[in-house]
Amino acid sequence: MTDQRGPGRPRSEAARQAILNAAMLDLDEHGYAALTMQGIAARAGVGKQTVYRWWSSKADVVLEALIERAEQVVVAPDAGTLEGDLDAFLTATFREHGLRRVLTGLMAQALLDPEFAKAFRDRFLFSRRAALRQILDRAAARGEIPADVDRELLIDMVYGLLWYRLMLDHAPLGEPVGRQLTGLLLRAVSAPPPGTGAASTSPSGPTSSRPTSSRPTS
Amino acid sequence: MTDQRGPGRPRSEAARQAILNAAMLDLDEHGYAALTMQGIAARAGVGKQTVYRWWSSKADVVLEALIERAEQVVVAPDAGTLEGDLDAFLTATFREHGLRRVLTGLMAQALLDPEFAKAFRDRFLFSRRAALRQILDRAAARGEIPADVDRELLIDMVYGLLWYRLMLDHAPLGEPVGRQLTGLLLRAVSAPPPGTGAASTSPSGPTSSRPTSSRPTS
Amino acid sequence: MTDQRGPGRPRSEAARQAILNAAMLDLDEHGYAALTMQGIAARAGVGKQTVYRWWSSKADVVLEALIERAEQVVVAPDAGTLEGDLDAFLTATFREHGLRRVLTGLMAQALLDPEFAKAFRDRFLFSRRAALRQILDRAAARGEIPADVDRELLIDMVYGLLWYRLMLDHAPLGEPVGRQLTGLLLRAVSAPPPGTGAASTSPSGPTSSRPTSSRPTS
Amino acid sequence: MTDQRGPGRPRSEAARQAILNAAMLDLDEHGYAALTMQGIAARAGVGKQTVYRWWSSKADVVLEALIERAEQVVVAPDAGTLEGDLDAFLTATFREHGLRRVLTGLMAQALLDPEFAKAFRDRFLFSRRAALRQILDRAAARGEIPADVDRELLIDMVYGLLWYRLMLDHAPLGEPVGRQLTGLLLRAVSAPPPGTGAASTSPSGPTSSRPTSSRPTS
DNA sequence: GCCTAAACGAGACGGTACGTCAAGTCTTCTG
DNA sequence: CAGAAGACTTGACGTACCGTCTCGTTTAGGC
Repeated sequence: MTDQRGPGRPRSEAARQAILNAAMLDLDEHGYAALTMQGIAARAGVGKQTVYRWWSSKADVVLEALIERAEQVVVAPDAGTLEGDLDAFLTATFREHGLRRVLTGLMAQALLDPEFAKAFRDRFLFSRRAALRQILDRAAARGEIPADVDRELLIDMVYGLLWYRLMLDHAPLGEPVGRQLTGLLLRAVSAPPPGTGAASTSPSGPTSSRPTSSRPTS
Repeated sequence: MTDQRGPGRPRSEAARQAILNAAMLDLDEHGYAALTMQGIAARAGVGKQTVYRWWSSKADVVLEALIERAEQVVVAPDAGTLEGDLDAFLTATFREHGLRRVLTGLMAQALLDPEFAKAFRDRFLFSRRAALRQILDRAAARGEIPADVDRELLIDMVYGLLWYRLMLDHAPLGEPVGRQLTGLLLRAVSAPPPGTGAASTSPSGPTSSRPTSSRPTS
Repeated sequence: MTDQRGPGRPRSEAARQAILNAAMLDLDEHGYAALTMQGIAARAGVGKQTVYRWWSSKADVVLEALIERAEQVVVAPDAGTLEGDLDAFLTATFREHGLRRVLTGLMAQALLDPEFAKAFRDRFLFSRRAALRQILDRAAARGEIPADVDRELLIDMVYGLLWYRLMLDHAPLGEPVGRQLTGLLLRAVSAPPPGTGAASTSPSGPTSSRPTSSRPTS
Repeated sequence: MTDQRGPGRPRSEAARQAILNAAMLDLDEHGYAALTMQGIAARAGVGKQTVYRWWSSKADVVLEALIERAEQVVVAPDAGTLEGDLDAFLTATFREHGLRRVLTGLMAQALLDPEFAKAFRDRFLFSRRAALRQILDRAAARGEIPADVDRELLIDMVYGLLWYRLMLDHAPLGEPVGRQLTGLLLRAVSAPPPGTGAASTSPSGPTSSRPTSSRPTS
């Protein structure tokens, strides 16, 4: 529980910070694709081996830098109502944060390297989902969300939208979007099924024609 | 305007097909990250220059192969009701298609290379959105969707969910998900605002406490 | 001139032996080229600094190990006749000794590093020459070798042969070779000049055609 | 049997020469130990890969450069007498040639790398021995050398002396040494056994005391 | 019985060169 | 003249040791 320093030269915190910093600066200036381990080491004024000793790829360096810099607690606000919580959380989440380059770079890496994908999910993505899940769980406990609503699906829709716009950069992100989304979600989970009954949210869905001939992909 | 064959040896369609094919095979066997221009050329039994003459990166090759192979028309079903159309489209869209490797590889490339990102959006992604937009527009014309609903947001939520699960691979994709989504969206667009009025979907949002202290990111 | 032990922890003889030993073992197992200071330290169970504190290169370590292990006195036998002395000395010298790897490794180092070359000559090579020189000097004093014979040349021929075969490993080394060499040398130093007179050993040499056009190298 | 040029870009002779040249220059200026593949490539204005494509180590480069530059035919002079041939050959061989750095560097490499040692022996060293062997064989055919003299031993003594002095650099090399050596060898092969009989050159050697206690090494 | 001082183990540090890989360009020959 | 073959320059990759440096620990005198 203590420092637990054994023998040997202790790790240099200065070097560590220099590396994380150099990585972030290079990334901001030239983008993730142009980032290299050599470049990071050079800019940090550090031996290449010192980078490789602690991280095995540029993605690892950037992930650690991101986590350390974005290390504000992800709190789940508790306003007592689903509407209040959702609005607070989503407007905060969708606020522009200038981390697009970092995030999309890491996602690209995750898509290319399954090993890193796991680390990215576990150390970053999933920890963000927890707060939203907590909000929805509380609302469900209060009866604000029907029990048959798939809350994981809701979470994925929120983060799906966020990431989709982050990646494509074709439409705005920001507080207004968060607020819009709040409204949409509230109606989706609270309203009675539109037409006849509750059938359409059941796994069987509408029995109407399912045209297998149309095959839109992605 | 068609053939337009000038002087010189015509382009070899055989080589073109061999290249696209070799790319897809290598991609299936070893993944997008391991794909190389050298490898494609070698496997296609073609000089490297022949690949570079027509495509400028492995992403371009794969994108063309994808478009050519997935070149079924993305039809917008027209069942006459929003529910029918949505269900048909979404179940078809979310059907598993085994193209995850191709799609995530291309997305990774798009995230790393803005130039390619543009091509990817224009030649692939946006053409898929058109069908869904058509469905929603028709429903709006019929009055099934209130005019103040941001239909682009709906589209992004659908494709956001799809891509998010494609990329993270942490939750299922498939027809049932498409059906669930149909239900959720129908309620979201058709229901009256949950509580008092329509206020919450307005850009102003709830006036209640907006806790600036909580700063969830992404 | 004494122990001269000041304050401070005394040098660990155990560590010294462990290092020399580890060096010899690694050298036997993997050869001189694969020997590294880190490897020696690791195998000896010793900090790298402890090796560097006392030796400045792997060659120094090995040289010291060699000297310490081959520290039998190099006696110049005194049988009273050149033939007896030479035979005794050369058969002993050419006896196979399994130190080829050590010796050739050190020689390689000496060829690459002039600094080490000096140490190698002074601390090892030249001390071996002394015994042979003593034998030849005694024989010269007894008149068994003409005064005009360059005894340094003889010594170099003996050790040259030894090292040449050590290094090239293309022809045998061993007692029989030593004995052959004895015979050859005896005849070379005792016989009257072959043809006309003693001229050919003089610095002027044969006056016959010296074809400067033929230029064999090494 | 000649050009045998298939398709593909032909090897650049300019690059080849630039590399060999750069290697020799660097070697002359900073010595073999300081020579590196990167340095050669840089100095030759050539990619590292171009060096590695054709040679697998700096030793290979230098060996080829040496062979190409020292590619004068090693002629065995034929003066009709052993004395004439030997004198011509040895004075030529021992003439100073300023290749000491190259030769000792290559020898060092050969001592460290058995693979290279083979190439060095076969492509360089042994081709030099052939001329001397021819001289000795002719003399033997003429009866100038007794049949029981081990001519390989004589060759090794000559080259042993040469290399020993090349490596240790403690005594002169040059024409006078070649001439001295001629005299010495002539007497060694032509003279009758010094003392009583021919016994001492037989493989059994003198039966007198063989002092196993004295163990000079190398 | 502390105090000073050096050697010890451990191991992180800034570097250099390694040998490999793929990129994208060029040069030649073949069909 | 398109296409194959393949040599070219370039530059990042990840590895191995280098020799130096800081640690905390150990082992001796010296006061």
